[in-house]
Amino acid sequence: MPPEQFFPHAEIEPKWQRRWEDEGLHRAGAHPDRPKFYLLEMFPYPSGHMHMGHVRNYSIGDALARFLRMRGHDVLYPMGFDAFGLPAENAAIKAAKEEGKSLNPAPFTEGCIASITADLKRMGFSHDWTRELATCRPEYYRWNQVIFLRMLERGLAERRSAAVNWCPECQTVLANEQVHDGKCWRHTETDVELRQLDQWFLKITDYAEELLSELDSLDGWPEHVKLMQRNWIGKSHGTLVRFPLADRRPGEPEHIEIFTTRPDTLFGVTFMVIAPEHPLAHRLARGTEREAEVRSFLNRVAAQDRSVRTAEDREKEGIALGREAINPLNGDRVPIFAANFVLMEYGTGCIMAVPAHDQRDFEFAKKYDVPIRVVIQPEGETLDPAAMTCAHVDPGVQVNSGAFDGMPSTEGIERIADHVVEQGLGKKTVQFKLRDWLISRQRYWGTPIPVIHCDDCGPVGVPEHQLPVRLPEDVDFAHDGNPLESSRSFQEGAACPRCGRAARRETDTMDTFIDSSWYFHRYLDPGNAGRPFDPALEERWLPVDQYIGGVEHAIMHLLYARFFTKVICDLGLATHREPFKRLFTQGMVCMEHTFADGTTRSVKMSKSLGNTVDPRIHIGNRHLGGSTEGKTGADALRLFMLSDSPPDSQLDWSDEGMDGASRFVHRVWRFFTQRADRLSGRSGAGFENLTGDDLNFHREVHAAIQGVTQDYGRFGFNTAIAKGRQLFRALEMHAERGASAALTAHGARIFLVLMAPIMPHLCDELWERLGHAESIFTTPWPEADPSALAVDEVTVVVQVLGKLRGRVTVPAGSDQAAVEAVARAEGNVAKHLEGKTVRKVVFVPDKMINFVAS
RNA sequence: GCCGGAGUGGCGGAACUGGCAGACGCUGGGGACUUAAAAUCCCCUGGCCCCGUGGGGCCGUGUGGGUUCGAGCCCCACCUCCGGCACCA
Repeated sequence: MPPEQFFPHAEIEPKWQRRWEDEGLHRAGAHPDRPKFYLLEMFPYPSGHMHMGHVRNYSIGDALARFLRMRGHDVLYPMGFDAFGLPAENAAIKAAKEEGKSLNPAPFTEGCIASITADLKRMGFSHDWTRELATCRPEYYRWNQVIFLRMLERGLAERRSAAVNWCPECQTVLANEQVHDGKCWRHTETDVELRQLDQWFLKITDYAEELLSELDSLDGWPEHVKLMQRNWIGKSHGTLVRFPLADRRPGEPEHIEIFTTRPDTLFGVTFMVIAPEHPLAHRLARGTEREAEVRSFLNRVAAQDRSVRTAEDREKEGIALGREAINPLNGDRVPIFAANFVLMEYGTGCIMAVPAHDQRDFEFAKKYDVPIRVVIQPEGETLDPAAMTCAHVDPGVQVNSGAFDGMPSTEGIERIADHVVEQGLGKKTVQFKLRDWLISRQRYWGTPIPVIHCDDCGPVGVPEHQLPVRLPEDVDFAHDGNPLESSRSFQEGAACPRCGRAARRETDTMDTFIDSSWYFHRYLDPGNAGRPFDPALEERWLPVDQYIGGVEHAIMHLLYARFFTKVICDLGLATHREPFKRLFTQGMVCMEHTFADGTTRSVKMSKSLGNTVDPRIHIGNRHLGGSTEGKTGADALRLFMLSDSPPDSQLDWSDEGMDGASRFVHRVWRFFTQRADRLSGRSGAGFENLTGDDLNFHREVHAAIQGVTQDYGRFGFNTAIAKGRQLFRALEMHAERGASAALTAHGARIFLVLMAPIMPHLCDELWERLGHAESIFTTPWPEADPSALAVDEVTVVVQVLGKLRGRVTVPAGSDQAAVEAVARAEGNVAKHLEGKTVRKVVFVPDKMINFVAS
C-alpha cells in the first residue's frame, strides 16, 4: 500500500459502518453461549440533530460495548427515541399560530428521528439498530396503555381530586418531582400554581418501602445518587398522637391527630398548628369571635402561590383560631393556630409545637408570644426559656416530663412513644415524603390514557382488545387548551365499555416519564405484537448490567423506572425487581462563555448561550444529503471526547485539543501505511530470549495490555488512551531501532486491538491492511503475559530521612542487605549519610529503601 | 441551614492499597526540513537557587495542625468551589 499523509475518514469510516451493519456484528443475541451483557444508555429526545452531549455519551457507551464484545460477551446495546413531549408539540403550536401552517408532531418527530439516526450511524456507534423503538409510535405506546389498565385493575392507578401543580407555560399539571423551588422544571421563570383538579395518579407510595430498602443492594450505583433517592423518598419513623379537642362542639372531631418524630418533647407542647388548607381550619373558628379574622387570613394565604409561601425568606405567619386542644400526657390546654409553615401534604396536616426544642416552633412562639416550656436539658446546663435565642434540638435529659424526668432524651423517644401506645393515645408509624405520581397531562403529544368516562359507571378502562387508543390527527394547534378536547374523531363513537351508553373519552395523556420507565424491557422484544415482551427474554437479559446517563435523572427517571420494574413483576410479566445493576453518571460537555458581567467560565454547551460546537463540522453532513465532508471524522472526535477528561466529570471543549486528537489519528495512519511491509508479518507467539530494545518493547506491549484492559473495566478511557499513546510512541521507536520485525508487527497489532473500541474505523481499516480478512472486532482481546511483564532489573529509590537522594539499579527481588550495600555506595546518598548514624532502615522490595539517620 | 463531592503546573488532567508528584494531551519556547510558509518531525516547559552544563540544593498537591521512617492519599479544624435538598414536624 502506498504511504498516505492523512486518514481519509470520509471514505473509510462509512465503508466500515456499512460492513459492520452488513455482517450484523452488533446484533445482540447472536451468541447465546456467551455471557450476556446488557449495556444501556439513556435514549435521546429526538431534537432535530445530534449534539455534542450525545456524541460524548455514546462515545463512552460504544467504547465499552466494543470492548465487552471483544472480551467475549453477548452484548445488548440498543438505541431508541424518547419521542413524546413538549418540544414537538410546541413546534406544532408555533407553526399553527405564528406561521399559519399545520404541522403534525408525528411526521415532524419521525423526521427528527431520521436525522439524528443518520448522525449516530455516521459516528460509528455500534448500536443494534434492529431493535430501534420510538415511544411515540402506537406499537410502543399501546403497551403503556396495557400496563396502565392492569395497574388500574389492581388499584395502583386511581383518579382523585387533589391540589396539583399547574404550569401556566406548559398548560398542564406537573408531578411533584417536576417542580423545583416552586417553579416548573422546564421553565425556571414560571411560578407553578396550585389547582384543585381530578387527576390520575400512580400509587408509587405503595412501593416506598421497597424503593428505599433495595437501594442498599445496588452496589454498582454511585452513593450520591442513592442518597438523593433516599432523601426524596424521605422515610421517617414517628408516632401519631391524638390530642383531644377542648370544648368540642357537635359535628367536630373528637381529636386532632398529629405526627411527630420527637415524642420525647411531648411534655413541652405549648400550642398546636394546623395547615391553612386543612378543612378543620375554617371549621374550628366558625362561630367564634375570631371567625372573620381567621377567614381573611386563610384566604390570604391560600391566594399566595406556592413559591411565595415557601420562599427563602420564609417569614412565619399565623393566627390563633380561638380554640384549644388538650395535651393527652399532662392535661394542659394549648391554643390552636393556623400558620403558613405547616404543610397539608405531609403527615396529618397538623402539628404539635414545641418551641423549646424545634427551631420553627421557636420562631413562631417568639413572634406570637406563646410560652416556651423546656423539657430537655442539655448536659451540664440549665436552659432558661426567657433567655433562649434558639431552640435546643439536641439530645439531653428529660425534665418537666412527669414520670420520665431524669431519663436521657434519646431513651425518652422510645419510652414516651411506648407510653402513648399503651395508653391508647396514638400509635407508632412511618411517614414518607414521597407522594403518589401524578401522571395526567393536559397535552396532545403523549400516550392517551385509555379510559372512558360514563355518567353512570364513572371512569372505565378501555378493553385491552380495543387498544391502542390512538392519537387523532384532526387536531387544531392554533387554539389554547388540549387539542384532544376539540378533536371530533377522538370522541366519535365512544361508548361505555360496561353499559354501552354513549360516553366521553379521557383526554388527558400520560406524563412522558411513563415512556422511559420500561423502554429497556421493550428493547428485548421490540416487535412483539402480542405482549410487551417475552418473559423468557426478560429472564435472560435483565437486569441491565450497566446503565449510563446524566445525573440530572438521578431522582425522577431512575425512581420511576425502578417503580415500574417492580410493578411489572407484580403484574406477573417479569421477574427482576431492580432494573439497573450498575449506574454510571457521565459529565456534561462544556465550553467557555463570557457572561454579561465580563466573567468567563466554562459552562454546559447550550443553544441559549450560543456556546455550542456542531458535531457535523467534524463528521460532515453528506450522510444527510448535504455536501460537506467533515473536518476530522468520527474517530478523531471520539478520541477527543474520551481522552481529555474522566467520563464522569465535565469535558471542556477545546479546538486545540480536538486538533491534537486529529493529529494522533493521522499520525497512526501515516505510521502504518508507511511501514506496511514490516508490519504485516504474521508470526505471533514465541518471543523468547529477547534482549535490549526488544525485551523492553515486549514488556511495554504487555504492560499496555494489562493497563488498558484494567482502565476500560473502570471507565478509565482517558488513562487508557494515555497508555495507548505511550505504546504508540514505543512502537514508533521500536520500528526504527528494534531488531525483531516480527516483534514490531506483534506490537502494532496489539496497539490496534487496544485502541479499536475508541477509534474503530481507523483500527479496523489498518487491521485489514495488515492482511486480516476478518474484522478486528472478531479477534479475541489479548491477555497480558506475566512472564513478559517480569523484569530482571529494577530501579530502587533511595531516601535519607524520607527525602529522595538517589536511585540504584539492582536485580529484581534483591534482599535488603544487597540493596543497602549498593545504596550506601551511591555517591549522593553517601554524601548525605556522612557523619550520621543510621538508626533504622525501611525497605520496600523492588521499590524503595529509606535510611533513618541522625 | 442540612447532606454529598471536589480543590494538584499556564490549562484539561495522571499517580494501584501511604512509597520517584505532575503520566498523556493542550498551550508556550527552541531547533530540523523548506527559497518561504503550511504540514510534519525532534528537544525543552512547576517555582526559586547553586556550580563544572552534567548534576546538586531548597520549596511545592486550597489553609493550619497531627499521625508516620515516609502523606496529594489517613486524622482534626478551617477556607473556597460545584451538586442536591430545603419550613417534611
